[in-house]
Amino acid sequence: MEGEPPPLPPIENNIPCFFSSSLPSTSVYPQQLYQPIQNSEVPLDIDWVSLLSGCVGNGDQKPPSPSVSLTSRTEGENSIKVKGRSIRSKKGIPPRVAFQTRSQEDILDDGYKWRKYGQKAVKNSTHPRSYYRCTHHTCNVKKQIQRLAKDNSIVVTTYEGIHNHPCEKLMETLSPLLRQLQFLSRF
DNA sequence: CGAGTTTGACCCGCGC
DNA sequence: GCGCGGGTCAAACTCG
Repeated sequence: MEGEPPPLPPIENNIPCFFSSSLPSTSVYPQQLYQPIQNSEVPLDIDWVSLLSGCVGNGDQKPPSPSVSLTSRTEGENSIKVKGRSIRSKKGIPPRVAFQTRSQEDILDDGYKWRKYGQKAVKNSTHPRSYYRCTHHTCNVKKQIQRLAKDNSIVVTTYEGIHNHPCEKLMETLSPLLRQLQFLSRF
């Protein structure tokens, strides 16, 4: 397996950061995240749709709250199914995005519905790692949630894969707004 | 009763 | 080849 995980950059509230030089070629990352951010605000024009769903027009995606740092990485591996089990493959590297979030809550509401399918104790960490799968029947996106051993207040959420469906919760929230916009655009 | 969670067992890749 | 660690499965359990 992996050896020592790559060192995570220091986290400051509301300052997105980025690590790893080996990005998966299939991933979409907001350009802003590559650039040093001077002020203490999360850029408002982060393309959360591309980042989390990879689908244009799937609805927007709000950043996990209350404060979030955004990191990305790839482990150069993918999971494929053989005899009902997942095994590693070097081909077809899926997008893998890791968020570091300073939060007391382990579960960040990203608008999608997740089902927990496993939990494992992780070496050198007092906190277990939780494994979640998107509950949408056609969607194969997974995420892992783990607290940093060095800083219990930081939750690392790793998304693997691309949602192939809209974010229901967000569409629910946005639809009244869209209706209002359509109404106003008539004048 | 269905959906979601818990948890021990199992499988696989990797390093030694 | 063996042991370790990570990831997943699936039965049992909980909750609304």
